[in-house]
Amino acid sequence: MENKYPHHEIEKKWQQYWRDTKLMNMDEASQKPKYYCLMMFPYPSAALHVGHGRNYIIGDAVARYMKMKGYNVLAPMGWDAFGLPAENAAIKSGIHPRESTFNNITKMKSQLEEWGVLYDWDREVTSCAPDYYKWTQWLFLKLYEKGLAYKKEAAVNWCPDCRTVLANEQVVNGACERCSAEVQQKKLKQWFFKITDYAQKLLDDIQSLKGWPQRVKTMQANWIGRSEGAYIDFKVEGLDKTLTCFTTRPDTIFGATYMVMAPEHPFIEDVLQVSENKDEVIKFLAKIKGQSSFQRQAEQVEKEGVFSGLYVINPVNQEKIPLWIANYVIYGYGTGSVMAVPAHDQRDFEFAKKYNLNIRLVIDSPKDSLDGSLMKSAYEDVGVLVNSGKFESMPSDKAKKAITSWMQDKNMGKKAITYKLRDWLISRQRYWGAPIPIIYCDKCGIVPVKEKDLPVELPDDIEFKPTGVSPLEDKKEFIETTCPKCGGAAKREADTMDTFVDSSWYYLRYLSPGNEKIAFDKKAVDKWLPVDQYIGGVEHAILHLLYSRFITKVLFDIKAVGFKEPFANLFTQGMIIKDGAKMSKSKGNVVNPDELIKKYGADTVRVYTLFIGPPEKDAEWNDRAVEGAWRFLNKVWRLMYQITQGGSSLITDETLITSLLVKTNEVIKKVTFDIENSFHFNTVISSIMELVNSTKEVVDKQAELNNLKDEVKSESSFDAGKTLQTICLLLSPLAPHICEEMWRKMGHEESVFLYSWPEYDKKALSLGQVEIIVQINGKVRSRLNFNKGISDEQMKKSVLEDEKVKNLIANSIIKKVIVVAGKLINIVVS
RNA sequence: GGGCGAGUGGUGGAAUGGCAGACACGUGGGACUUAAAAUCCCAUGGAUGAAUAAUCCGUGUGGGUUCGACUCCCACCUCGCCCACCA
Repeated sequence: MENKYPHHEIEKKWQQYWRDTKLMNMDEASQKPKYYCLMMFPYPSAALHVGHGRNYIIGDAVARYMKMKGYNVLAPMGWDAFGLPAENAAIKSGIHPRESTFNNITKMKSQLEEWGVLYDWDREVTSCAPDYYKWTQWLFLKLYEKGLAYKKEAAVNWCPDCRTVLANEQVVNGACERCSAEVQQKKLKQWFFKITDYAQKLLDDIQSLKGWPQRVKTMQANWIGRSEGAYIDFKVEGLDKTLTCFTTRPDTIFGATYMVMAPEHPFIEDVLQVSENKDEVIKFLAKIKGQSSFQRQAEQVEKEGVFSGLYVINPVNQEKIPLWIANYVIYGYGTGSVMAVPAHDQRDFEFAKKYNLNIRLVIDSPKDSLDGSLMKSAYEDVGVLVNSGKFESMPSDKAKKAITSWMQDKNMGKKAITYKLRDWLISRQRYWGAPIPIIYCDKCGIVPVKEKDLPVELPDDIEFKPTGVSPLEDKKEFIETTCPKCGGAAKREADTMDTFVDSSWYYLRYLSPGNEKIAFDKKAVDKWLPVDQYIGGVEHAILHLLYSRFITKVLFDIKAVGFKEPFANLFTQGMIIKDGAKMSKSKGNVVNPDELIKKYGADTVRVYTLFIGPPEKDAEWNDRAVEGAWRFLNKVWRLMYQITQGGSSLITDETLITSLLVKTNEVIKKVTFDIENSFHFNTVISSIMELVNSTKEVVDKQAELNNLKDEVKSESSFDAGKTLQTICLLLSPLAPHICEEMWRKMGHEESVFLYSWPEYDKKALSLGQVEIIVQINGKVRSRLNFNKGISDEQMKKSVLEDEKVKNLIANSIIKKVIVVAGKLINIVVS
């Protein structure tokens, strides 16, 4: 008997076998029900650490489990291969992004293999390959045709020293992460996708996502940020101009004592022409410009503003109120100008206090009556209207509607719905991305590349040193082209697409990998989607998932797909923490799986990773605890030898047979439930551990009995080898290599993954005895054993007749007896 | 400031409103061994106690609902994550 299982030999052998037999490849011809198990495809940055591993190990366990449950499983994998890090590395080291990316892919692929994580590699997609980004460009053209792609000016983070555009994550405390120069805002004409057209649909359909975690749905809803209110028009005094503001509190309109607009508001041009206070305004604007939008949004910035010198007229009471410009108003939400009601909005209140602006109470608290001059903070709750003309003493929630429709009638304003969701800026002034398929012609203007001319290929030979423009801009051979319309000289768009565009549709491409005619086959995607189980990190809860939902809805509207939502079920696994921080290379706390696999084998790493805690929660990695998983697998391995070769597999003792049968079936039931219900592999493993422990106990005890008596006479017998097979099947999705090996050693010709998942036997569960807890007034006082299936009445009777229980009750009066079937009896006495 | 989570032994964690601490890690003790590793066995929330007797306390804090609360309700405290001056 071998003491330690030889993981080195076993793992390589079975990985090779699974690869050769294409175990996890989807079968197009199969009649079995489909199961699309999708893991978020990774960015090929560098070597994977055990934190990444959690995602793939969970996914692999699910895929293998579903296969054994009789599904035709599709488990593909690919690479989100465009992006900034590879380009930054190129700037630093001179290695071409293509080279470093494909090196990383090779490395990561072999790591996945070593983990025993199986995919249908025949369907691999790589987003930086021309045969993939051709169709990302095709998607752009489709959005362009539908009027969902448009160009407008937008600010970017600009580092004046590096002369380059920075992503938000490259800006640290308002400074460039590389050279620490202060980041500026620079305006560029950029491409957007009109996701705001789908804001309401994206919000409405959240409720159809039954298999998504509630918190992700809430995050999406908050991100879309619908609010109902009204647009209200204020005439500017002395000018033939109107300023419109958005408010969610039209009930407070009579309390508007000033108006305030964002420093970026275009009306400021007018202000500068006519204002008597224009010097102050200019001074203020200069000061605000010094604060980047990054600074303005970080932390609590002191509210600052300036009087514009102009007044506007409150339409409901013709009151003349001052117009201010302040840093706390965001241009880009609502209309960029706000009616300020200091009595009922905390921000307005603080601002009014600072600049001595009027505070007028218009909503009185129903509890105690308020006084505007004495208030210490704004009253933002509901209440009853005061100082509000004909709406006096109306409840504020009712007044919201009443005032809005009254204003609508009088042409002062109208009902309005706004969203926080902004259009999706997809232009990147970068090289390593899919080129935007657009051509600029002096005669014809903006002309999309013809579909037949796709892909617009990225040139290989590129200078990476930052020059202030997209590296493609300097590449004459790329930029200079001819107009698809008139054939004249024209220029290509030099920007590339946000990598979120690449990842917004990759799950469709898996159904038609390598197809040169179409992006994806409608029949195939309609059969296989929505994805049955999507697994990934919660960090993608908003952007990636929202963009994918948006693109799916657009594709549905152009009849390219027949479903409205891409992912039916979503599982977001928790992060792996080490030394109190998320595992990451920059923090230097990564645990390298290669060494662990070398020492203990992939199955040990898998079992420990799954055992560490509930998969949706963050978990602290503990190197020492890995040993526990290793010991467990060796225990199973030794148990196999004990049963198959020790000659002690036949259980003849009646009690032992019953206890083993009951335990086995209980564990099958629990393991199946925990996987189906919640992917709680941590309790799955602990249950299997219990089964292994009790099987060993039973086998040992039987051996003892056999030693006592020379001849064992028994009516019935049970082969412990059957339980061992069950253990092997239950454990195989989690620790596939060792189970495959044991399965074959037990005499099976075919892979364990071609066998069916065990079903539990209801009859077996009702065998034997059950311990009943006896409580008196809710406190545990005794335990008694009964045969399973005893009636509540009978059990109650026996308990009350029990000597110990009688003594405990003594002279007290029994008021009530509560019986919980198969569990407990509570005797309430006084 | 808003939203979402989470608080249980020395540690990770377990518990459809029904035995709190399963299963592991760690620690202590023992067996085997010349010794070690490996393996196996025992103990392991706290207090009183000679005790494997018995009793009491114990799931962040304070209330409540209930025969019975880690679990449900209310208020609060602490920590984590995401968003953040959204009118």
